[in-house]
Amino acid sequence: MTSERTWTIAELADELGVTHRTLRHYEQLGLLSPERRGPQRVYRRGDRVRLELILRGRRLGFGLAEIGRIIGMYDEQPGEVGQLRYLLQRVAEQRAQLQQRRHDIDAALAELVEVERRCLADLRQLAGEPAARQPGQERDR
Amino acid sequence: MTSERTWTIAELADELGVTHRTLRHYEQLGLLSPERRGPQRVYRRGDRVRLELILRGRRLGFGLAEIGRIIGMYDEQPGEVGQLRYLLQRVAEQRAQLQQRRHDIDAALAELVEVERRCLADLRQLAGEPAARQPGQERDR
DNA sequence: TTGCTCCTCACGTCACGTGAGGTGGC
DNA sequence: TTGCTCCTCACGTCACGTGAGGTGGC
Repeated sequence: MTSERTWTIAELADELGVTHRTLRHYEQLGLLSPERRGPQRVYRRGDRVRLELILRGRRLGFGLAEIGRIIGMYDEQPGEVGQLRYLLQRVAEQRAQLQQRRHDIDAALAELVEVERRCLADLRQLAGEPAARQPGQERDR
Repeated sequence: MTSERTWTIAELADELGVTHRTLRHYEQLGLLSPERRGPQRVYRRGDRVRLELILRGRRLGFGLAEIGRIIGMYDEQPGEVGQLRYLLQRVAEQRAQLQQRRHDIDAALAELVEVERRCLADLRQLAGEPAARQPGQERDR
């Protein structure tokens, strides 16, 4: 028998670019349940696959509770119609949300550029008129 | 003398699309300090202007602490070189962050579309082969 | 008396970050 | 004995949301 590859918490965290605390947090939420060797956690290949799924869901913008539901359904009914429809539904919603956020960010970026432009104009004016600041002089924002 | 326009907390919150709690929260952080008529808050034109500045900073993605610093500097030294340079610096940083988030969202959207595509393909296959799910049959994710 | 608006705590949310204090094996 | 990695609480963060329980004026 080839003995299966295992990971310590530090190894798995490092390889997937997260912290120890993140792995313990996911375990507290019931998303992971590694074995123990005494008090030490031992992660197996299955745990790693689950973690990769979790991190993928996170990248896609899902909350951890939703990720738990999706993975849970997959554990029970892999590839079943109900599970696929559920996932499809969430994916569509998530897509709409991300597109909304994209629009918000675009609007903010445009406004930031405008603020930057006005700031630079003000600075140039101050450089041109070093004694321009006088009491009683009103400035617009 | 024309008596100045004032707002109750509900009026101001409604007009600017936030909740009462938001106004009280900003007050706790020292971002707003409306007068009181007894225990009641009374907002004046200056408070409204401040609130609009705060909400604008929020739309641009700044944290409330940063917003407090910027508004505070503006109160002390409106249009002064140091203040303008500071603002310009933060704006540049914020712009970089928002662009990064935009890229992350774009990547997530692309991945979501891919997940959706595979889901639909799986569903179509299940519809074509209604008896396809059999024990022992392995499926990839 | 009933509604309405206002008030002040103060805990909850979300996904962890960040010590504090202790243990086991080289 | 000194380091290193691991462990378990448990409070902190951020921007509010959400009751709970009480007050004042029509």
